[in-house]
Amino acid sequence: MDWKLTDNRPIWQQLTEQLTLRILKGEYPPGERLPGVRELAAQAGVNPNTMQRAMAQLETGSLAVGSRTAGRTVTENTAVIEAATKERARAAVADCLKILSELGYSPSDALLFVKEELNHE
Amino acid sequence: MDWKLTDNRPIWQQLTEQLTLRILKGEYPPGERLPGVRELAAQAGVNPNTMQRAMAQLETGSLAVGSRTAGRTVTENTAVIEAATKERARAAVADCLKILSELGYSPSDALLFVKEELNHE
DNA sequence: TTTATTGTACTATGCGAGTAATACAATAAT
DNA sequence: ATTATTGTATTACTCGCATAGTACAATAAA
Repeated sequence: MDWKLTDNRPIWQQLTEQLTLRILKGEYPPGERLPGVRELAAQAGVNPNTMQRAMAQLETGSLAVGSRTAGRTVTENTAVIEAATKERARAAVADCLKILSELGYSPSDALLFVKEELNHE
Repeated sequence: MDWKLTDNRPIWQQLTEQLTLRILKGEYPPGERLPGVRELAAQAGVNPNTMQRAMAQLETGSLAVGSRTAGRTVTENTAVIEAATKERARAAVADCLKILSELGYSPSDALLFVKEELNHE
């Protein structure tokens, strides 16, 4: 998996989201050391300052801890990771249902839409 | 319904989306004249230039037609409106399922999530 | 102790979004 | 024909994001 910087949203936000996703999926396992700011910046093709800002957000969300000179490590608290995963999923479903509701679709319509979309894959 | 400019995304995009939503919901019925650029800008609390950019997008999407001096009117082609509505709903569901998939949830998990979220409302 | 690596801080620059003020063009209303 | 209203265009300004380059602080490794 590589880095996708497509949106017109701030790059550091997109980087934080994708770093978070990697942690949630276990691509960066609990307790494991994360690549350094400079290395990840090189991978993603962005400025180290931008990646720095993105990675600092991981600590705000308690998904990583940073010791001054030994780099950052993914949290060993798997409960935090699981909770973040469920919350992200819940938010995605809620957003979708909100849009459908705005468009005038009933909850039962929503279920039909989901089933229909599933069949297309 | 008033205007929500919360995101950090370009304001004109958010305005276009909300104008579109009003047309899809019938708040601005087919064939009806839309308020002028200056008036809508005042309502939303944005610069007329920004609203101008947003409303021009409606014509790109064939949801409105603009005659030079008589303002813009909502398209009378209800098929276009219906198609836009279905497409918007489909995209919302697809986005949601994509996120759930990224998090490692199976399609059946996705359905459960939706049903669960529906019960919370 | 020395060195290299790590996170962090700082300043400067370019670019695009949004704002602001104004002017112009076209035409429906009078 | 005149006037007011409409969409459109132009210019200048401010601000935040991203980049670039450099420097500093702390500490694990040698």
